[in-house]
Amino acid sequence: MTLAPHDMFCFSLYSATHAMQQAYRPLLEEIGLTYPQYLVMSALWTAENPLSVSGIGREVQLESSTLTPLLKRLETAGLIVRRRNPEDERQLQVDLTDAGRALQARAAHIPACILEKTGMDVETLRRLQGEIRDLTQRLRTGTGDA
Amino acid sequence: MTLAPHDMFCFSLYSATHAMQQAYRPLLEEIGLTYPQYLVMSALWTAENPLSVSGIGREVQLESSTLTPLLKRLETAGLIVRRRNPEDERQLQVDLTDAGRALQARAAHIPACILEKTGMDVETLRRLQGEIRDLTQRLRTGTGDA
DNA sequence: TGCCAATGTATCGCGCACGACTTAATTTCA
DNA sequence: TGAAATTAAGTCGTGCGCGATACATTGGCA
Repeated sequence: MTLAPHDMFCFSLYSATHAMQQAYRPLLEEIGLTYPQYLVMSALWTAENPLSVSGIGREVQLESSTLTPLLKRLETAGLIVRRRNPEDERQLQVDLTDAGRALQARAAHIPACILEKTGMDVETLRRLQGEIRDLTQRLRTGTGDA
Repeated sequence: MTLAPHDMFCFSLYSATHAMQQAYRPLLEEIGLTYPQYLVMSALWTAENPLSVSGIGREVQLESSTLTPLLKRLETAGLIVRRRNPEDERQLQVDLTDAGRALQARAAHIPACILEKTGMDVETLRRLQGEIRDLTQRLRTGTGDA
C-alpha cells in the first residue's frame, strides 16, 4: 500500500511540528533563541538544581551530540556557564548566568501568545497533548500489541 | 509564566515527531531512504504526472533550498531523473526511474508496520490526525480569534 | 594495586530545514 | 516591444538531530 504524504498520519504530525516552530519563530527571534535553545532554557529555568548535559537530555529528549554544540552557543551568548562538577569530574554542570535568568522574564509571555495563535481552548489542547503523549509512549516502548 | 518542556504542548508534538521518525528509521534503512526522502518518494509514487520541485514542495511542505540537495541525492541513488520542462525552462521535471518505481513495492509494507508499532486502531489515528491537521491550519492561517 | 566495565561528555560525518540571496526564464502591461 | 514584475530553482550560512566513535573519569573487584 502506498499513501500520498497528505494521507499519512506521520506527515500530519511532521507538518504540525513545523507549523508550531514557525509560530514560535517571531517570538523567539525577539529574545535571540532558536526553538531547541528555548526548550533547553525552559528546562534550566524550571529545574530545582543545576543540570548536567545528560539531565538536560532527559528533559528535552536530545542526545549529547546535539546538546554539546547547542550549549556552547548558549554559553557564547552569555546565557549559561559550563563547568565540571567537582563531585564527579565526568559531569558537566550547566548553570544560568544573570543574563540567562533575566531572559526568563522576557520569555514569560510566549506561552500565552502561542495559545492565542492556536485559537483553541486549554482543555482541548490538554486532551490532545495527552493523546499525543500516549502515542509517543507506544512508539517508544514498541508495544505493537494491537 | 514559565513551563517546563514536558508541560508544553509544543514539546509533546516535537517529541512525538522524533519518536515517529525513530519508528520509521529501521524500516527505511532497509530500502536506503531517510524520512524526508521517503515523503518525497511517496509524493512521486502517488502523483498522476511528473512533479516539479515546487510541486513536490507543495506536497511535502518543504522549500526548494531543502529539496534541491535532497533531490540530487535521490538522483545520485538512481531513483529519479531531473530534467528541464521544455514547456517552461524555469521548471525542473522530476521523473521516477525504473529503480525508483521498483522501490515502491519494497516500501509497500511500511504503513502497516508503523500502524502496528502505534498499537492503535485506524479510527483513533484518523480522528487524531484530523485534530492535528486542524491545529496546523489554525497555526498557519494565524486565526488567533479564540 | 592494578585492571576493567560503566558512565558522561565531546567529536565527526551526514542529512535535513530554513531565511536570505542570486540567477534565469516567463509573463505582464505600459 | 521592451522594461518591470513574477515565478522557479539553486546557493550559502547557520543550526539542529542522530548514529558511531573516542576519550576521560569513576567505581568496583580481583
